[in-house]
Amino acid sequence: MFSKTTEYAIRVVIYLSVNTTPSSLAGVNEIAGNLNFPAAFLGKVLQDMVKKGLIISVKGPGGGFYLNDNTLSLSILDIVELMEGLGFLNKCGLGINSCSPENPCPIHEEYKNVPESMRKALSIKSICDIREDLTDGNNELTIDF
Amino acid sequence: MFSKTTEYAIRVVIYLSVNTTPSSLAGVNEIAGNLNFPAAFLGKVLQDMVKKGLIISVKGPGGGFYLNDNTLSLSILDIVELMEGLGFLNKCGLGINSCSPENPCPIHEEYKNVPESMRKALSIKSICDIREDLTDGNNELTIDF
DNA sequence: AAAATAAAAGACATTCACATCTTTTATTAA
DNA sequence: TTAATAAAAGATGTGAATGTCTTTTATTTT
Ligand code: FES
Ligand code: FES
Repeated sequence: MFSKTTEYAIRVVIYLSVNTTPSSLAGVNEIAGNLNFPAAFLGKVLQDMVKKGLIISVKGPGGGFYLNDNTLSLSILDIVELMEGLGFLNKCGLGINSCSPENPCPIHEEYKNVPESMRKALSIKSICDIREDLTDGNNELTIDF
Repeated sequence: MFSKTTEYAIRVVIYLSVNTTPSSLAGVNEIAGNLNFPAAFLGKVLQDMVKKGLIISVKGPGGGFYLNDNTLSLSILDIVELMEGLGFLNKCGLGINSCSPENPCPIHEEYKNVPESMRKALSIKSICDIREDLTDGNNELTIDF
């Protein structure tokens, strides 16, 4: 659904929310190791995320990355929007570029609730909420973030 | 959401359902022209569709393609399944390869109804139904299929 | 200051979906 | 039976996303 860049960004945000503080950072190699991402490419994504204000970087020995405070209040959808935009919510179900009521494809009506449910699924929780889910441990989440 | 190949296949099926009969065919160039697809590439897709039994080809002068009878009873979802499989219904919303209850990601629960609504949107109508919608003209479909 | 560390930046490589071009084969019409 | 037509098949090209490698810059520790 999303580009690798966006996917990595989402999972990095969640990882950093759980595993770092402004005084306890995570380096590229640690993140790449734990999330099983290609380290060199992840470096690029992290730079991008710094530019976009999602995370903060510290150079030099002991350096690394941690989450920008503001990022905690964002939803996954907000992160997707920052990384690659929300065009995916306007895609026609049959691949015709612009889904619109004026030019409906044969399944336009039936398809309407797909982007709707996507938007909901991606925006109902904040990163903060997700961090709580993961740290509280009173759920069944098992994947390493 | 789908590959170009699958997208082209879907729209070709709809086009042929409306515009051809076993005695009135459509050639690659006609289809490509009307649907605004690259003709040479479409040729490859059409070959694939013939192999998969979706359409029937006739060589030589006056030749071209028409819809296999069986195809009329299929849904869009059936066509997607034939062309590229139904893996997209099992993709995790965060991009982790296998969405499963055993290994739920942080938005696993919220994401559940997304593939559900996709499946419904893509399977509720048969190609036959869609052809009726388009030929009856008692709807507002405006895109050329 | 010098050495070590780690991110930033730039250049380069790979891959795959997508697309094009050319040649071959089958069919029809004259 | 020759010429024309159109699909089938094979070879080749392209671009964007993804991934790697090397050099530079900033920071910290000694
Ligand atoms: S035009 Fe196809 S889903 Fe709206
Ligand atoms: S594991 Fe992510 S949606 Fe199911």
